[in-house]
Formats: sequence, structure tokens, C-alpha cells
Amino acid sequence: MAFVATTAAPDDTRSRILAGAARLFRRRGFAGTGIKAILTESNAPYGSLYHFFPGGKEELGVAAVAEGGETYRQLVEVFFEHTDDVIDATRRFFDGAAELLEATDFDDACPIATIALEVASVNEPMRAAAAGAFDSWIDIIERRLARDGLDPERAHGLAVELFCAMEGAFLLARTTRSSTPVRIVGSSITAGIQRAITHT
Amino acid sequence: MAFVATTAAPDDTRSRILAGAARLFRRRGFAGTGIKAILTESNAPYGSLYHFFPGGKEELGVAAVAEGGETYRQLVEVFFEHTDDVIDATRRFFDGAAELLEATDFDDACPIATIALEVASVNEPMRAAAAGAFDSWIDIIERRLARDGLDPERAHGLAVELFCAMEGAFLLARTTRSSTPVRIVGSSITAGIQRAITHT
DNA sequence: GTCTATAAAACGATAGAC
DNA sequence: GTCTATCGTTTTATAGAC
Repeated sequence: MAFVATTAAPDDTRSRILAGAARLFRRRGFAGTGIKAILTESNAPYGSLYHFFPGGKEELGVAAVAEGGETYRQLVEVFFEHTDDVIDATRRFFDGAAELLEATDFDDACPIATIALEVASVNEPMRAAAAGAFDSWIDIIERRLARDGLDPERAHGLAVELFCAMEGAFLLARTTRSSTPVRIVGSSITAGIQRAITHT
Repeated sequence: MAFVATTAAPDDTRSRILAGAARLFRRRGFAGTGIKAILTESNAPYGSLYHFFPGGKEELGVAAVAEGGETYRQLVEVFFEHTDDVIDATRRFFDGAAELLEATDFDDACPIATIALEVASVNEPMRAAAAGAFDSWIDIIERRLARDGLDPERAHGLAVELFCAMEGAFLLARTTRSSTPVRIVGSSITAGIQRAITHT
């Protein structure tokens, strides 16, 4: 199972701008990415951006966070919801993330973490979009764990732990240019879920 | 024990610029912070910045990351190195971080995580500075755990888990404007260390 | 060590023709 | 829906007086 979105992306101008913006935002950050760079990256004309996103850069930022959040939500869904063995799913999820980091020279990990930290204190619409995306990922894992017999509070706690371990490992991996942190927390979280299910 | 640096900061112009830059960088990001905003924040004249930091914004960025990293390293040291009970230290560390988030309206958590993600793929000197800071924090916790009898690999793994849980929780807490994630992973990591030490 | 003026470039955004 | 020219601002950085 490849660690990428499975749905083929549309090729219209709006979609290309959105995809190009998301790609640059997650690698260089929101403030660090200029409008012109986005248009060059997505082979789109200057006029089109303000045609499709009248709200300018902020509207594009909200849309990019929502798009990246939904794509990753689908990825989490494929791994955790359509599977019998949640332990195996967890292991394969972290392994896939580690392989993606290595394959992209430690550029690609979480699609929105960089933006989320940048805007958390200074841009309310973008912060809210990122919060909604994070919650949607946690929700999938939480419900999957509840299906295995964990009570709601325990399932929520474990899902939050998984999310935090993953995001922290992404930060450490990208910063130190090593996928080892992702492997370490992957093993630990997998063992934690194993333990929680066994003790049910 | 307050969750802040204990050493009084010097009040010369260079120190004020550095402190002001670090404060703005961690809240608005590196690219999102302008030189003028830094000088206004630190009550320093324009000319002084290029007098003390001839390398301009990048040199200031590297210095701010190093400064923030060292201050936080000292904080980790106070909690983990000068203590008998590592379990209690862990619990109090996460509690202190949660309280700081609440007290600052979810603005202040990790001094360099925002910058680290922004620059990881685009600014090698700043990335290296952030990596050195992260490693120095992990090193302190790792050595503290080894003192309690854990073998080196296990101690390193647990220290990485603690770091990742903390950073992931900071991201989720700032984005959702709730300190609950920090409390959740704090309890979990505390229990994990408890378990590891008991089984030695 | 400080200050102001200013350069040179990049920024987000808009206008108007097509 | 596309394109280009351009506006006004802000950005980083420098020069030169004090």
C-alpha cells in the first residue's frame, strides 16, 4: 500500500493552483511562500488566482489547509478504518511515513503542521481550518480503537497519543534529517495500543 | 518551580534584539517576522541590528534558535537533572508546560518548533542550529533515565518518545487552543517511564 | 554605537484588454 | 477564464553623518 493519496487529482487551473500552493506551503511555510512562486509552481496565470480565490492569499491558505487535511484524512482512513488488524495498521502507517520522509529527502511529512504552527497565534481562519483537520484524523483513529473494545475516553487518549507521537517525530525527523524518530515512536505507540487492547 | 528561565537576561542592545527576535519568531514564525517589527519589539535602533548581526536576518535567526534552544535546555536540566524522582519530574514538566500555554493564551510552547519546521527544507544553518538544540534536550533526559538503570538504547528511545509526545502535544494544543493534549501525553509518558524503570 | 535616508528587490493585490 | 502591466507597500540591506 503506497503512502500517498489514491484519488487522481483533477487537472483544472484551480486544482493546480491549490496543489502547488499546498506543496510549497508545507515545505517553505505560509509566510515564506510568495504568490508568484505558487503560480510558477502550478503553471497558472496570475489573473486566475484572484479569479478562483478572491480572498487572496489567506483564502488560498485556508483552502490549502483544508485540502491537505482532507487528503491526509483519507490516508488515515485507508490505513485504520478498512482493516481488521489495528496493530498491523499502526505499524504499517508509521513505516509508510518513515519511507516517505526518506524518499523525499525529509521534505514531506505532515501536510499542514508547518502552517499550523505559523498561523496558530496570528490567523484565526487558518488556525481553525488546521484544528478541524487534526480533529478529523484523531476522530478516525479514536473510532477504530473503540471498535476494538476500548472505552471512549481511553480510545480518545490513545488516538491523541498516536497523533502527538507522529507529529513530534515528524518535527524531529525533518529537523535532524533522520527517519529514526518515526521508527522509534511507531514501535512504542504500536506496543501501547497492543497493551491497551489486550487489557480490555 | 516556575516554568521559565531563571537566569536574569542582560539588558544591552544586542540581548534585547535577540530576545525580541526570539519572541516574535516563535509566535509568528521566521518568514512572518520583519526586521522592523523586531526592532520595535526590542526598542533598538535600526543601525544596531546590522552592527551586531552583520549576516542580517539569517544570522539573527541562527542566534535566536541557539539562544532559545539553550534557555529551554536549562529548563529541562532544572527539571530532570537536579532531581531525585524522575517520575515526579516528568509529571511536573508537562504540568508546567500546560500551565504556560494557558497563561499565554496558547502562544508560548516550544521556543523553536515553528522556526524548525519553516526552515528544515530551505535554510541549512538554521536547520542545523535547531537540530543541535533538540538533540541537547533529548540528551539530558536520556542521561537522566540511564542514571535510573535503563540501558543506553532504551534510555534514548524513551527520551525521544518524551520529546515527540511533548512537541506533538504543543502543536495540537496551540492549534486547537486547548492544553488537554499536553495533559494526556504527560500522563502517558509518565506512566511509560514508570513502567520502564520498574521492569529494570 | 546610534541614527536617518535611501536603495533595490519582493511582496500582495488590482485594472483593464482580450 | 486568461493574460500582462502596474500600483502601492513592505521587505532586507546599505551608506554616510553623527
